[in-house]
Amino acid sequence: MTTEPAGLRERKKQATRQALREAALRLALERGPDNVRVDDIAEAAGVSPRTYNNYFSSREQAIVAAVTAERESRIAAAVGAHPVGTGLADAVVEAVVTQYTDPDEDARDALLLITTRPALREAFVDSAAAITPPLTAAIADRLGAADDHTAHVLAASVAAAVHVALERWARPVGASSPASGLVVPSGSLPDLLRSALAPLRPALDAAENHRPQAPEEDRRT
Amino acid sequence: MTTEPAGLRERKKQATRQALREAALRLALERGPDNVRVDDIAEAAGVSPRTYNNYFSSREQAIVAAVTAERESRIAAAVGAHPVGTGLADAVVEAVVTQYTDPDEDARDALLLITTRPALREAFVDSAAAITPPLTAAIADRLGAADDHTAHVLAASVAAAVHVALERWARPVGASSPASGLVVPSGSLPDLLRSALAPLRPALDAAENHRPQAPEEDRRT
DNA sequence: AGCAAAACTTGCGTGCACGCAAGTTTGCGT
DNA sequence: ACGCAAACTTGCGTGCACGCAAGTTTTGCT
Repeated sequence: MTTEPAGLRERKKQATRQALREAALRLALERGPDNVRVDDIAEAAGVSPRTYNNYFSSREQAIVAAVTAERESRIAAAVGAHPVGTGLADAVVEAVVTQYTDPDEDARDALLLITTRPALREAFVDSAAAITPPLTAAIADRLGAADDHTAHVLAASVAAAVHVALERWARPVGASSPASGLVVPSGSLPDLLRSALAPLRPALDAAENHRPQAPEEDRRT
Repeated sequence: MTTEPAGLRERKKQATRQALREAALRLALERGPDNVRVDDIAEAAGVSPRTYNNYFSSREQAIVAAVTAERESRIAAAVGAHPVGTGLADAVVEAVVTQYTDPDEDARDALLLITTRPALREAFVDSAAAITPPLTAAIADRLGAADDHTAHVLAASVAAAVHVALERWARPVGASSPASGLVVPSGSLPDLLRSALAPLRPALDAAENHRPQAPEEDRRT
């Protein structure tokens, strides 16, 4: 199912998409993001500017996609491939942390560039939402496909937690709250991810142990 | 703290914001959303078009804001005002459901309009993210302000769950998943919200009880 | 094979978001 | 009371997102 034969059409689309995001990143690195016009990206990828916009709805999205492109599916795969003995919570946390722990050297300067420019930062942080669909599938698979709804909510919550972690990580941290000096000055990304996901563990555990029946359980008014 | 004296400046800003969103909604209802130019909204609110864009970053946002404007703060307030005997989970769920259960008659046709147009639907659904900041404060308050991080993650997760619920509610429901015919055909919004929030209850409970069971992880920065 | 529908690309036009650099208003310290 | 600094508004210019309606390629059906 993950390896569909894929029609010719679909493969062309993926090729175009990849060409676009790679061109976007390459040009952004070469010239600086502000000196890259959409037309340049389109030209470099060999399509019309209009077509570019059929694939990405903003320049930032294309650049960021070069870095985040395959994380979504990798996370889902990692959750699915996790030893069955371990809990769902561990599977999810490890999958996320692993996939966000960048083994990729090329991504270094790209991430530096991204975290520098506000517009790119935002696009990068927002890209966390893209893990929701594949993660929904992976979680639903583990819970027994009956409960799609719960899986969706959990996946979206995980994405939200990742969003929070990325936000904290990519921020110079505005000093607008002088209340307590005990704010963590943004540690390493893996640590931030773990601590952001920690509060969701009980929800993941509960979903796993509780999975027998009715989706809408107790309603106390 | 909720009733700041508020400087003159701040009040003017809020007035302008309100004028803009009300103008946007009124014009959209009168003429249909496609026949409303940004310039029209700005003119109706008595500001320049450029200023309009200092308040809202898209036309859809302004229209939707007329409906969603105060929900954020009301939800936070409702969580804070909840009887201390009840659990955090109940407080949050009830606050959300109550505030999304629309007692407002005026909003009826507005919501009809919004759910009709795809662009507006998306803006409406995305507006759920706006509850995160005030909800973070409210939850942090209940948890004892020490753990801001946890509160933030929980609030973001709640927002994500609301997002899922709104999505399901506002969708004609694409028939792209022919798997099981047992998908709920989108019930009433309160029911959708309750069932979307249900999976998060364990997480909220655990956070409240200070020491969750045994999340084997012991992060200490 | 051959053809018709469906999917994708492309050019064009329109309205828009947003950076920038004045000009104007509010707030605050002395 | 005065004036300076910070915040906000506004006009302008630029690049862009996206609807629309051809034109082109892929696919599925007979």
